[in-house]
Amino acid sequence: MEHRIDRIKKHLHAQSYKLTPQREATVRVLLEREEDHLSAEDVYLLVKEKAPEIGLATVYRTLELLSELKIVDKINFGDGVSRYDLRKEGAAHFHHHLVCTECGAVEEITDDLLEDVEKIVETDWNFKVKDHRLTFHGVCKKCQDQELKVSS
Amino acid sequence: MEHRIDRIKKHLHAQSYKLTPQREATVRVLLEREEDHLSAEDVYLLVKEKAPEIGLATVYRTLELLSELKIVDKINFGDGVSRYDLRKEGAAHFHHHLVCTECGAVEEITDDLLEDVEKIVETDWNFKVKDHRLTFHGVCKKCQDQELKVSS
DNA sequence: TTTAAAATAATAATGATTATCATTAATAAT
DNA sequence: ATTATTAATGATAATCATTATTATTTTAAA
Repeated sequence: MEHRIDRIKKHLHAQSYKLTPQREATVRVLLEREEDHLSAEDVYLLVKEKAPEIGLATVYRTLELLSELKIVDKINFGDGVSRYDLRKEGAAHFHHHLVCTECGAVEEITDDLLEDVEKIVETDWNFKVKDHRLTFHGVCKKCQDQELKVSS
Repeated sequence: MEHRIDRIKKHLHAQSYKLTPQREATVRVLLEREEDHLSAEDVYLLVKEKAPEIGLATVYRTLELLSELKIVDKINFGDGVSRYDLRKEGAAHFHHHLVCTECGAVEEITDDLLEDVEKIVETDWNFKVKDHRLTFHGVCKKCQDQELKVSS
């Protein structure tokens, strides 16, 4: 945890940004709640518990900054709110999501499933891929079982 | 064009919805401007040219309806606006996008690049895939050439 | 025709995000 | 150390996309 924060600090410094207390508090919340797909408001409320004087605008600014530096990924599940996930350390790319259309549950896939596809895009479309986002919509295991139960 | 509208009409009727003049005007705009990634506001202004009495809320409702029936795809490029694309007729899935981070251009890929990946998701994650969205962020051909010119 | 349901236009309300601005903290220059 | 400069912040107002409301109109059914 502390090491991770140190590295993020360096990452910020390299771009001549500082790791202010507010920013650090925000990063800590993201670290504690990894993969929780927190909205800016969620983050704000959690940071407020530790540092009550922080403002919502600062949280937005911090998330935007971290997003530009690719420390967090800004995701959109189409519910009108942006959500923020700490990017796995060393991960070159965004992780993928499985969104269940029945119960709304979101699963993560960190495996790189797109290596081959990316190659195709680079060669066939002359497009230099920097990042990608992949989301599957469908029915999760739990809801599939539910359906079976209901219909039997 | 007319045939397509007929089929959409039937599609609506099958779900006991009507193809009202407002809805038809909206569909026509989407047909004329296929692949243009229009926002609700864009669609509204274009429909207004043909049918000036239409209200913005109706456009939103229509787009939402068409989206539920999978006649249009609701996309989000992270710029705070939802965009609407007519789904290619017979296309079982969403088409993919290449978004250039330099110039903002959006290219379309209609090929199904994810057949193999979907199989993996279905078997390894027990997730019944219904749809997917895949977007690549990177640098398009044009901007790559630009960079070469600048650096030389 | 009468009645009920669906759809609409106009507009108010909402809610997420961004902009503004006065204040404070950090850093650099003297 | 003191001052000047810049960056960052908190509070809050403004913006803007979207949704809800409501009175009215259209459509379909009885």
